[in-house]
Amino acid sequence: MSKNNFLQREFYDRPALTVARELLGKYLVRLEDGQRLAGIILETEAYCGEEDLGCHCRAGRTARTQVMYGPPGHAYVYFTYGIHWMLNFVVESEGNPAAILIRSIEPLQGMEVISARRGSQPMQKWTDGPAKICQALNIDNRFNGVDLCAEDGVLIVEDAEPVPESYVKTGPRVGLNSVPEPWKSVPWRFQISRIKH
DNA sequence: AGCACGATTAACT
DNA sequence: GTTAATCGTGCTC
Repeated sequence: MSKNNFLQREFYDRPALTVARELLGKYLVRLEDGQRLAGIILETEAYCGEEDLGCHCRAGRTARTQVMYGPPGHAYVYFTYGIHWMLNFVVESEGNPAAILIRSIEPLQGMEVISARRGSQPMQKWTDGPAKICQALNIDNRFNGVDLCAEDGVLIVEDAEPVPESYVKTGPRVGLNSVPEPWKSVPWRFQISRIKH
């Protein structure tokens, strides 16, 4: 897990569903004041372009969505419900807006810091939701547009062994209550199930 | 300038 | 299962 095997721009410059699937099992790493906070990515969701009525890009290019129209391998961080931040990765080629929401990680490093921020909850619930990840890793609007592929980046994803297909579960994306079909139900959510087959 | 609502969470009953 | 918390964003007037 050294800094020379973190995912490069080519990884993100691919179809959103491919990237969402392959991000499973990789290490999300947040460098905060020289301290490493890291966890295994367990769950992702793909949001794919202006045609996807579940994606913020359905509104076209706006102040909020412009980072998704930029080059891949950057963070898209937005605010919702008046309280919560959400971490996404911009994917696909420039001008082709799409993003991957990071929904759940299993914390590995920086447990003291994460505990200080999430310790009021049982450990299992420290980073098992998109807003919880941002709370645990201290991610907010300052990270919108941050380059995930910079040499001295503060937010990177490190490579890891591919997760076998039999460990991966797919399903509809969460929370799209007023989104019309088929977008509401397309199986663009990916997660590592802990059950072997 | 005003308004309705959301890619959620935690604390309720 | 239900609901309050809380404000940026995009849309309408």
